[in-house]
Amino acid sequence: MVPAISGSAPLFAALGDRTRLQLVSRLCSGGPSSLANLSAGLPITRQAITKHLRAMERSGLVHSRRKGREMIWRLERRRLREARRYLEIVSAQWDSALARLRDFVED
Amino acid sequence: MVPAISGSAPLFAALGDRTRLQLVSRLCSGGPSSLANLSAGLPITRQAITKHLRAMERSGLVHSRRKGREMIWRLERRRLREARRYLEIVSAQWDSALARLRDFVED
DNA sequence: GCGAAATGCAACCAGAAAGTTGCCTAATCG
DNA sequence: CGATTAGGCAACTTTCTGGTTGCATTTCGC
Repeated sequence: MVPAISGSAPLFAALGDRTRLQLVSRLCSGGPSSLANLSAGLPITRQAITKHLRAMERSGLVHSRRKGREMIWRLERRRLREARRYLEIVSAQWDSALARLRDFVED
Repeated sequence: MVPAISGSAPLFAALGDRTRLQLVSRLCSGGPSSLANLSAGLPITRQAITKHLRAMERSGLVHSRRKGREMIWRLERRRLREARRYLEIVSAQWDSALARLRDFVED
């Protein structure tokens, strides 16, 4: 009954890395940004950042657009909402009286 | 601005696997359950399930308790709420007028 | 007490992932 | 035009991960 298991796993996987969460944070608070901009300050190479961004792109979490010689990346709000919704549903279900009853019974 | 990056990554990583999401689903809708019970029906070995559960336990997503000869696992609601909250904050921040402004400016 | 059930532990394996280095291409700005 | 800046591609290393098999241990039911 919990929804869309198959589709949600890659999305959470995309969030499940410290560096990628930092990128999400930057993209979130700073808006769309170029690769050079994103990799500035982070302790790893630009190529590694590219790999992370492409991985996130494959899971739909982020989107890229060429602009001249630079690559602009931005967060994909829709996908983020999906992840949030998944957790909301799981939480809600867990919070239900039925779950609590079974918890008690099987204890 | 976005909170608790360091702590959130392992949590999302724990959710970022199809099998583990299935376990979350089972634990969520069925309440606490034994290892044998959880591994029944899944196409992988019991040992693999154990590894997944222990991984989830390390990230605080799940909790185990011995009961006679069986091991009872249950979801940790608190941790699930944390993940949800993280996404809510990121989403909210992204949705803010400031983010949209920067989106426009840097476009 | 004995057999079956539920689990733990350790070694092992293949493939994915995170990161690097080296070099190449395409815009941009003096 | 020439130098610089932004980025792409490919090969390679190391470590992590998901999964396996084999065997030992504890506990339950009869």
